[in-house]
Amino acid sequence: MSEIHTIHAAFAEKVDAVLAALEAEGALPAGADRKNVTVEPPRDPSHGDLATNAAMVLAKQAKTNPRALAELIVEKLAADPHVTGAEIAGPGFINLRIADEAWLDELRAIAALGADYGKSAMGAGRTVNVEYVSANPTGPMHMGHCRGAVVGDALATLLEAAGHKVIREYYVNDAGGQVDVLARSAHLRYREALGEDIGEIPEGLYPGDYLIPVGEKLAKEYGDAYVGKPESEWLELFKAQASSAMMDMIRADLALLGIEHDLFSSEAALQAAGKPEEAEKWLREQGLVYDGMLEAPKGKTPEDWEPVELPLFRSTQFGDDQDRPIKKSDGSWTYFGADLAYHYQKAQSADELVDIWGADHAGTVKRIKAAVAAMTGADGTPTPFEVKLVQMVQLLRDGEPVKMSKRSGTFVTLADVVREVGKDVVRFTMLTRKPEAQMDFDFAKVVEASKDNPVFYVQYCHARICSSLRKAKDEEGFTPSNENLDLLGEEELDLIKLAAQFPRLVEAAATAREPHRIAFFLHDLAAAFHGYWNLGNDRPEKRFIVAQDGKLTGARLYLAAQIGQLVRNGLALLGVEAVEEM
RNA sequence: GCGCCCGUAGCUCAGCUGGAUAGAGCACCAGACUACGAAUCUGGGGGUCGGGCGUUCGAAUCGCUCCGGGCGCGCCA
Repeated sequence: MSEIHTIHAAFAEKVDAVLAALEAEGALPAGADRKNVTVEPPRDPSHGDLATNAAMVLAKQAKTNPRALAELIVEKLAADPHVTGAEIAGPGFINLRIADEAWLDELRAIAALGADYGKSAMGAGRTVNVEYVSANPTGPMHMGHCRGAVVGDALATLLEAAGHKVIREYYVNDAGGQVDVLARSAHLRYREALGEDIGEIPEGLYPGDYLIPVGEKLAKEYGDAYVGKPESEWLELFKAQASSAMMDMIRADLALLGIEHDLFSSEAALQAAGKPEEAEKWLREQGLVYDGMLEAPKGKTPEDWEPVELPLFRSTQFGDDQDRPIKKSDGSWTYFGADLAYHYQKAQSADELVDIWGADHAGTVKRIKAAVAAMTGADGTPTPFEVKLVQMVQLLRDGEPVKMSKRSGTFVTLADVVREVGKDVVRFTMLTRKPEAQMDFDFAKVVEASKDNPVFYVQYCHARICSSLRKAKDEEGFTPSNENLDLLGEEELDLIKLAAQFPRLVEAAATAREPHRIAFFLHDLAAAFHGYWNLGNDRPEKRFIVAQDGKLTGARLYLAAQIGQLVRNGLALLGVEAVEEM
């Protein structure tokens, strides 16, 4: 990471240094808790460039009133040559005005750092495992998987930008009953490929056409060796072959969205390696797994309900409303039982774990969090683990819900949608909503090139910048220059001040695990740029290219180039193309 | 019956982990192209932040409670 200090970080440190000095002087109690002290731009820019709540937060600890404490802080801050104004306002805010030169330095920092501007060392030395998508290997990706895929991928990129080492992981559920169904469905297609008339696909098997090539491949490879043979002879083989084929398909679908995982972990392999047994042993020693009876489900009791003794995990100790079985009565592992072991394994190679799950799995969050806390806390400190729930996406076409049915095979595939509206639109749209809120995805609105569509708005900003840089160079011979930045005026500085928020935004978004904040920032930045651009409509002297004034033009182009760089950096975090022409 | 998520302008949504007078886009109204790219911009109307109580210097944000919507509540995955 570079030595260049971005302006927000620099001032946060300056405020901190002042507080430390006050502590040394005895004006603040030793070891005062400064956690809640913030230094950030005030919502209303007329208040100044930066504001800190330090006096309000610390007044109580200092046993004084906020304004009195604020005066002590202001006195020290005002001595800084970059501070041109320091005022106490309202209940005890300290509003700072920063010298123009400091902002111009920030512009130079963007140029110097280029694609690295906005990156942070916040997470240095920490490895985060982000598990996302993890769709069952039983068919192509459909739109239900899309949001989690995009959110997880953008989050992974964001965490990397914030300095973490990131492992992008996909958990392949290739061990459960649905993979048996897949294998039987593939077997049917295999017989079909060998010339048999299989008729209608029976209820309970996957009807999708995507299994036809799988059957053909199996037929080519094994001939009729498994026709008319008992399931026990071919089930394992067909499971492995079919799920591997499905994973190839899924990888191809993800590639359409620009998503590539570092690691695919197989549930079947995990079980074959005896990991769940190890986990069970450990948990039994801790008294967290015991053999017991499940209570009958609350609400409607299933007709075939019978009490059976099973190994249960004490998730009630962690706020779950029922202890959960880790094995089925036939002795095989439940999904949860294997998932425990899987998370334990993940925790061995990462300092923090993040899972991105669909909201339909919300009911299982408590038990897995409990299990991870118990298993990884052997040394006293559990591996930090959080589950981000991504809410459902309602697909609409002209305002009408698109019907999806797995049974009939009429679900909307991710590949179809990407083909129809494009990767950038899909990704950006999925990131313009916080993930825990439900969203609609309307084809009609989303392909509309402009109105209602922030992707094009942001990309247009970038294209405009590229266009003016090209034009300036080709037609007038002007290129960006930082030699006369003092010619930039108030409007230009406002743009820089907004841009300068990017580094702290990246850190905040990474901390909150909220990549959508980047998307909203880019929209704001584009709006500010477009607004500035249009000043030139009425006032030609505010244009980027002022033919009579090479110095001013050079400075303006420099500004434009750095805004363009920033847009590229932001879009890169989202995995969206920064186009140069539209 | 229980758990999780959501409720902010007519519509779709932000709101920087508790800050100052709650913001965008769409829609509506009025304006700006002989023009560095108008896929843009400027101005205007529009709000009891679902309701109530509480926590404190300060609440859209935190807690409790009710109302409304969504997703789940199996030895499924």
